[in-house]
Amino acid sequence: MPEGPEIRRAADRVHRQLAGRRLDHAWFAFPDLAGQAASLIGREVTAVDSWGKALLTRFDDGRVLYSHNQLYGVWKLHDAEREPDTGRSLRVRLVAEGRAASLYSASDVSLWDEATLKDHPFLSRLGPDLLTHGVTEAYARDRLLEPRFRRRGLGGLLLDQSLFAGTGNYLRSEILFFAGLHHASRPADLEEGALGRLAVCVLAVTRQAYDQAGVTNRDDWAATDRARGARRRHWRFAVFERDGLPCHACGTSIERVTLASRRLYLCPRCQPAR
DNA sequence: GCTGCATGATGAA
DNA sequence: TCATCCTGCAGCA
Repeated sequence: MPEGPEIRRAADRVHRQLAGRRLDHAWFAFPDLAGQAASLIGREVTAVDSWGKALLTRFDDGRVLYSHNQLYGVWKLHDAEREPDTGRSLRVRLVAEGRAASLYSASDVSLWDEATLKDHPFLSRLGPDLLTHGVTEAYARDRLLEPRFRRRGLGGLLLDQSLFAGTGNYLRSEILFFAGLHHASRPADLEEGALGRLAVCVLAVTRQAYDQAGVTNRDDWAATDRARGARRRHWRFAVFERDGLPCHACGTSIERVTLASRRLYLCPRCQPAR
């Protein structure tokens, strides 16, 4: 569940499972954390939130459990006495008043004090979270025009977590498609209308992915694809992983290119270069 | 069983 | 920009 919207949804679920409850069990697969598990017993989980692709579990003594799922991590909720049947490797288990949340496969987990969290090597470089930091279209537009961002190609820029935290590889393709922009365009080159459209789409596509569990395709287009019997991966997105299929807007064949070592999908007609 | 790829991120060059 | 690591899994013998 890699990109910001999925992590936010995971944080919501873990929050509902644990928040307001006191831990009666904690377990970590990481040697440097194992010794601290006992000190969390009896602590109340105050909130579980996310910042970009990082998930933060907060305790009432000011400590914060940082976890990053990278490509593989997954949180499972379950009753304390019922072991989930996954073939995955357990990395974190938190149990509060009989309710458990288990993190599998993730390898980047650490425990911090709230005061030192700002020094975290990853968090300290993140830009604002598109879902939780109150980013407005006007602010997003202004941020894209900041000197450190304005002359960079959008394809690379949208993956840079210091611009906006949470956008990942599928959001990059989807945002650029809905904004009608080519990945080589730079914020500084865009006319005001295009820049505004980009700011709107950065927010709207990310929020839709959150609201609709990762679906970024337009509702009616997705419905059309579903009616044709398309698999989820082909109706979930407007362009991502749809190379060779016709663009919903113009019928042109969707193309796949590699940019910044990641795959990027685009409609060559709706997103012309320059 | 093996290979390659993946919604991520880093560090060396 | 590329190789590398993290881990799981789809696709193919």
